[in-house]
Amino acid sequence: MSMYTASSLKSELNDRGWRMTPQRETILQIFQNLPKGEHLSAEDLYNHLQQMGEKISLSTIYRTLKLMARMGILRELELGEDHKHYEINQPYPYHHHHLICVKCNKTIEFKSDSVLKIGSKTSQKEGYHLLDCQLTIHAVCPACQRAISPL
Amino acid sequence: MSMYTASSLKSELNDRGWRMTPQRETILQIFQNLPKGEHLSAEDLYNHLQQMGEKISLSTIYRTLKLMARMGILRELELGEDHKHYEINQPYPYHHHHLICVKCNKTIEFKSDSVLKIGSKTSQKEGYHLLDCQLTIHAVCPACQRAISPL
DNA sequence: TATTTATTGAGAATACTTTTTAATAACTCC
DNA sequence: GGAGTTATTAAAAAGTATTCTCAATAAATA
Ligand SMILES: [Mn+2]
Ligand SMILES: [Mn+2]
Ligand SMILES: [Zn+2]
Ligand SMILES: [Zn+2]
Repeated sequence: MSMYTASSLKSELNDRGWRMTPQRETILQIFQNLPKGEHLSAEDLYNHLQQMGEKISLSTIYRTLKLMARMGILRELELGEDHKHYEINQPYPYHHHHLICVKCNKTIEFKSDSVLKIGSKTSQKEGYHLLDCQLTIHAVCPACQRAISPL
Repeated sequence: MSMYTASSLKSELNDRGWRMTPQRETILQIFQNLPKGEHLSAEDLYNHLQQMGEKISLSTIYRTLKLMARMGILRELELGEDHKHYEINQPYPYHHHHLICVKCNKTIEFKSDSVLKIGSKTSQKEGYHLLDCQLTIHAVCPACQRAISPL
């Protein structure tokens, strides 16, 4: 749960016998510069890259997202849509959680030190090495409460 | 976040112009009787039903799982596999959270009153109607920390 | 620089989930 | 209780996100 740079990522990859590539560096940069509150799907990232003139294949994007999520660099989020979203996994005090409307998927971010503490305490107690902890609140937003619901 | 019975489910469905069916009642019962710590995928549920001699189609299962999740009766869980898992959404003090190994998907359940409080406080503050809150901790279990990792 | 092999890109394949359709059956209102 | 309305079901087809395959490329290492 610390900050990554291109070179620290390279070190960690090389230590495990893996390789740093321009594709991985580019993807890391995009997430590092992503505005607060934005979350990218694989397809979003693909489009984002195309607009920048970068050509990275969808296969590579999927592979890289999964790799970085398992390394703890990215967080994999379920925001109620039919695909995963990703964002950079920031340490305290930028670490945050999500409140999601199950009907319209509107998402609000919020912080909580105590959740972070519970996460590290719990993983420590079980001997797990912590990568990320996310509190996801499923609820119905004010607008959807008023709407006559088709589901 | 309260306990459902077949008749309370029927009432809530009818209030919205929907219908109670034997399929929905059967599926509710299965989740109510599921052993602590067990989570079912759509396919798991389908097989479970077949063994009971019940014939409910996969489409109906998918529809019912989504319906009950949106109603707050079931929790939809991402346990690291390529499909969703479901369990009954129990109120305090049975409500719990999950610690997941990102490498082998081993899952441990744990309780936390304070997370529950944060969940209700946060949703209330934003005017959201709370359905469920889940703290998901992504980590590496002791066994996988020792293993030479292919990823 | 040469060697090794992890990684990439393109497309094919897979797997999960949703949609479509006609038939059925729950609910409502007499 | 019975008739009418329409939500729900089963089965199959379709859709879509994600993974896999494989030959070509290029990072790491010495
Ligand atoms: Mn976020
Ligand atoms: Mn559970
Ligand atoms: Zn909403
Ligand atoms: Zn593990």
